[in-house]
Amino acid sequence: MARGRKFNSNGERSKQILLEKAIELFSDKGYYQTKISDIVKAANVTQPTFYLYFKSKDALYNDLNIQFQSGFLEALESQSTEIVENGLKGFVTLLEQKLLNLFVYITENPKLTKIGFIESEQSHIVKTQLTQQIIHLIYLHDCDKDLQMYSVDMKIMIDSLVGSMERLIIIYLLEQKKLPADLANDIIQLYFWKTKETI
Amino acid sequence: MARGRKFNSNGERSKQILLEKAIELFSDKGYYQTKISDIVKAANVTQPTFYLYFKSKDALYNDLNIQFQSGFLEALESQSTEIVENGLKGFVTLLEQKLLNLFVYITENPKLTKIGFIESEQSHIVKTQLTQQIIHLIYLHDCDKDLQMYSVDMKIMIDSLVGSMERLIIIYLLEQKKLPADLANDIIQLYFWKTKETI
Amino acid sequence: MARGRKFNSNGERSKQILLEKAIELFSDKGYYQTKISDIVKAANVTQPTFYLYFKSKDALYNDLNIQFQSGFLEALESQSTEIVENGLKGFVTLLEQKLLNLFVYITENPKLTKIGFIESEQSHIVKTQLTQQIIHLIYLHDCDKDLQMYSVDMKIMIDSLVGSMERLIIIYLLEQKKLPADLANDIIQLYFWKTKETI
Amino acid sequence: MARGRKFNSNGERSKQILLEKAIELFSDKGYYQTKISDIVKAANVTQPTFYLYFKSKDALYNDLNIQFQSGFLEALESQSTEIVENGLKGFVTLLEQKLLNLFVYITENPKLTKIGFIESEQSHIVKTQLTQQIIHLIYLHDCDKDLQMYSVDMKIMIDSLVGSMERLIIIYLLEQKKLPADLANDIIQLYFWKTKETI
DNA sequence: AATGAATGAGCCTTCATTCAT
DNA sequence: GATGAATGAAGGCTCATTCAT
Repeated sequence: MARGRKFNSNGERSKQILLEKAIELFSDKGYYQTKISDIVKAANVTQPTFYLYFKSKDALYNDLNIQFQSGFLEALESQSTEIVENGLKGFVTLLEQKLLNLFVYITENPKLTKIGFIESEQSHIVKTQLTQQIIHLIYLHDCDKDLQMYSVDMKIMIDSLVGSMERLIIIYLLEQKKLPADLANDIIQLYFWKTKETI
Repeated sequence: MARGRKFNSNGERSKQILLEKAIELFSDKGYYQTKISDIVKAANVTQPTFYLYFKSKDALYNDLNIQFQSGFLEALESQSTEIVENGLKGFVTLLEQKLLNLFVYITENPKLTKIGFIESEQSHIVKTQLTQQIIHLIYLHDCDKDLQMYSVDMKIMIDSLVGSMERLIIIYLLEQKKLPADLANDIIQLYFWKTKETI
Repeated sequence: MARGRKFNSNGERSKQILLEKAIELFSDKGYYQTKISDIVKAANVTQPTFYLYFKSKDALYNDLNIQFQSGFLEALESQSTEIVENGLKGFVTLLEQKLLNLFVYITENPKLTKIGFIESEQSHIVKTQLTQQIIHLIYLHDCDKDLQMYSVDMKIMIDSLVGSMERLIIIYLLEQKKLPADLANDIIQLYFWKTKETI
Repeated sequence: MARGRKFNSNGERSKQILLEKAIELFSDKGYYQTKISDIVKAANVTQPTFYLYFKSKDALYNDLNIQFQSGFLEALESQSTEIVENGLKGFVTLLEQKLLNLFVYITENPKLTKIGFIESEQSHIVKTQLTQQIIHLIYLHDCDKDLQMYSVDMKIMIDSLVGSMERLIIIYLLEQKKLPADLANDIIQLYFWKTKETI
């Protein structure tokens, strides 16, 4: 019977809680198995309140993806202030740095990552972009020819790398089984091992 | 008004068409976005006919997963008749053979693979099993120590390999952009490159 | 694939089995919870065979009611060959005889009775008719005034008697807990006790 | 097109109307022939509104049974404040009182009674309980031996009484053909006539 | 006489979304 | 800012019944 604004309520706070619960539920149960009723129940508000802050279920999910993507890109692009060497070594060093940044971000946002990097439709795009960024990096360091010793096409190699990253993220990072730095190092070892050794 | 049997109807055929359309739709649109009404429309039968052959939408999806899994496992286990060498080289040779079989199966069943290896809940289990099988193979060939030169834990290496496989399958095999043999070779090159060269 | 007439099949036999299974199922589970698929499964024939012998589920149910009713009425009307006395005593003696006949029939057809006397829509009519028959009997024996000592309206008394019969049939006859003769006697005792004693 | 809340809508009222219409329809047409669409049509709401207040059709039906049973039991147990005599006379007096209470309740809730006492599966239990309560009453008044003059087993006598009650309720009470007090008196007369007279 | 195969019609239920307060 | 109450639009599934063989 009692309607209207809740005692002690606050708009931004409600939205924040809704977002948090949505991330948790979408991540744990997936988009289709998460009902809006679940989210609002978890956030302890009513359904119309949900629509006060989000246009639709789909829009919210999209928001979360955008949120993930911007964090992800930011982590990827955050320039390390150190001077970057050129050549393969410079590339590998920078890549490890970037992987580290990425993995830190992921470790700090595992549920959001599950949504934006693993489960959502848009995750395909993110992974494609990641691939392209890495390839871009290779060209920037002018070391595409150095990679020919791998005897497979560079594109395939990077696709492979990205696939490998995805799985290792799922198994080790989202489950908190490895530290970001360790995993970044492992991946670099795996893919650029000979490099490190010989140089 | 006209009820009952169609002119040239045949049970097995109807079931077959339903299966094919289901694979196509589940693969293209995903489980939740594929309605039974879509499937039966595509198969040109009515909804009750669907339930003549499948217990429920869920049961059908599960059937498809089982079907994929058994084909997948069969491909993985099909023994090549050649004598298998021991040691790393033997392992790598056999692994390439198995990847080839797998990739042939996948190329022949791209949509089913998308369902059973990429999209479904059960795909996690399949990938875990694949990982374990490869590790098992390593021990069988008694070459786990040979892999220590990779300077990363073997488990991580194989996890990485499986992740890589998944992504390359999506990009190159499901899209028919590469031949099974070529992709198998590429992966072997990527992960066991030094081996090949030095031996 | 093999269609057409079953080896050793026989029309009347199929119909008989269907009837038996239908009685059993309708009686045990009720009209709505008994599916035609249940009946034909129990009878080990296919659904179209059912429609070979019965126009519809409803028609079959109605047939069973008719069958019950005719057996019931026959039992009720079967004239005992003994000469019937007039007056209350004659009435009571005859009523007991009739109850006995009825109860024998019911004991021999418990499942059909459950359908036709307890569960079906038509059972109301049967009970009303039973009531009227008994009242008719009273007038025939010209003993309606004798019953005024009961200090309740005769109609109510007979309604009560019929209700009592129904419940005792359910509890004692359908469950085979009492013999027809015993139950008939009990009921007579209960309702015409004083009579018996004083006359 | 117009969704959302109605002008003068009120939750409790909607639920109440739904309950009333459900009682009416279940009572008139039976469980299986009453569709949820019928109920909501009668209540002038849409189907989802139904599920706002009831978990399922079955759950609602069960609720109605519970509602009937508790009213029924309450009526049966409501202690008359008068001092109760011991012996047969006390028992008969109390029983009549209780029948009266019961019949008043039934007269006030004829449709609910039809559901809970006549049609539903659970009605069997209710009648069994009623029988046991009456038998309990007999023992309480220590007059089981007094009833041996009836020359039939007491259990059968009470079963008969309950059957009689059921039928008389259907014919006279649900159809509003008799007043509660009159029917209670009639039944007492019928079953304990001699008692009344001789004492 | 009997069957394999199929269907029309409908029922229960769920879910995202929206009004009126 | 927030809610109680309600709804449009499906979706999965079942069942009696019928056709062609």
